Amino acid sequence: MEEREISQAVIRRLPRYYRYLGELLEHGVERISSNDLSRRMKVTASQIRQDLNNFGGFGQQGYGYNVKYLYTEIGKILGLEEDHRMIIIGAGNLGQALANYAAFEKRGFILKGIFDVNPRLAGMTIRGVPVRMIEELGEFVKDNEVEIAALTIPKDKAIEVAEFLVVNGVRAIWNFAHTDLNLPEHVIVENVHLSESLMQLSYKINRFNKEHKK
Amino acid sequence: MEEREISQAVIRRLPRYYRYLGELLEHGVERISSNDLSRRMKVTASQIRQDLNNFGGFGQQGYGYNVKYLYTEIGKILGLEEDHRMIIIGAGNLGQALANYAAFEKRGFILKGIFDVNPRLAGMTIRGVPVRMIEELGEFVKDNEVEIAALTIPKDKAIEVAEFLVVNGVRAIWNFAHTDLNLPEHVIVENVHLSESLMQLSYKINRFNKEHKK
DNA sequence: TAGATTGTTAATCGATTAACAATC
DNA sequence: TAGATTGTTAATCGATTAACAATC
Repeated sequence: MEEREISQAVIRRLPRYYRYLGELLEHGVERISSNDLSRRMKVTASQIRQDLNNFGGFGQQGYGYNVKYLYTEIGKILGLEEDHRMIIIGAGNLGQALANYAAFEKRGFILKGIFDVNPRLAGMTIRGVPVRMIEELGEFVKDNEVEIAALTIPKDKAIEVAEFLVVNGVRAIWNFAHTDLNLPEHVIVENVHLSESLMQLSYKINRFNKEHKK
Repeated sequence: MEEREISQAVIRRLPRYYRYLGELLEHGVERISSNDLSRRMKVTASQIRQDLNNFGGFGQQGYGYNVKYLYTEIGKILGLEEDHRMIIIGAGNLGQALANYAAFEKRGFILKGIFDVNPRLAGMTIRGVPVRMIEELGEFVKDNEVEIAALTIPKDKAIEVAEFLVVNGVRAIWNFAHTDLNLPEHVIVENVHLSESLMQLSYKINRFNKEHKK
């Protein structure tokens, strides 16, 4: 059977479907049509049906989609049924923010450790997880079969740490450092470049100003 | 003259060009060809030239692009030449992380205030900026002509606060809350949905696992 | 001048939208 | 059954890549 490659655009939309379906579920909505959902989400109904049919026929003609079922299925597609062992490197504000975000845990992202170079943070605990010194990193990653590492450290450090992590078996990097990580093909990298996000915002302000010849 | 609308895809790439050019500049590189840049950035040279030509002819045949000039021009396009008055709402870890990110300031994003509901944070200062109580928000925003507000508060609060900000003249919202903000057309919203980013990562791990029939 | 590289047009590719037969 | 709505094919639109004449 032919493997159809899922486009990046579709992947980006999946978590948003998941979020809307979760909210519908919370509000006790049992079923929803692509048309109804399209109005709420401000995308076309056609796109919703196309997106979902990349993964299977989750709906029923004349009925629509069962919210609970679709929510669960998208959860499976997103890999939220399995647990993911995760660490955070960099116990600064951003690292702490991630560590404190309890909702990750209920989606299966298990925080196994937090690491930092600053010896003054040694012994500190965030949500019950101790901050460890970076020297322990290699061994810890291997012993705990860490799958995901979030990097909230400066860019120069990030590159070498990422390579070190990969050597020690980490499969995926959630990269908050302001740099690209050029890692081997099989390593999954998800970038969160906050400064670039802010520049996109600023671009839009700037363009708006020009269009309204301020 | 016809106004060509710039696609979202191009806007997303601009800050990355800016980052690479900044690094080249730091390394004393004077000029670069689209071909050379394409190899470094792992995009096609054709795309680089197309993207840039949306905004003007910044290069020279037979020479390439002057790094410093192009860097400056992209900075202008991104609106980094003007100052942007900004506030942060929510002085938790994430809000503090943003406040502490000093590099924003050098790009023209001036942090005017930080707000929170928690009275225990009153009087606290982050990088010289005092944390204010949310009650002062409306007046402060008007008095200081705040342009951008970063929202690092829970989703239920975020929706109402965003509307309140817009009423008081805020032009753009940098939204970290896990919800969409349905604001008037003219308001610029830039979403940073960390949980969705993590789910995209998890999707890719999941797909990899399936493809390698683990 | 000859060589290099842009700016730009044309070709290709992929994603979105529209339409509708299938079917619950 | 009649009405509703999906799954899916076809049409359209837009973005990316290729090609090359213009020109530094």
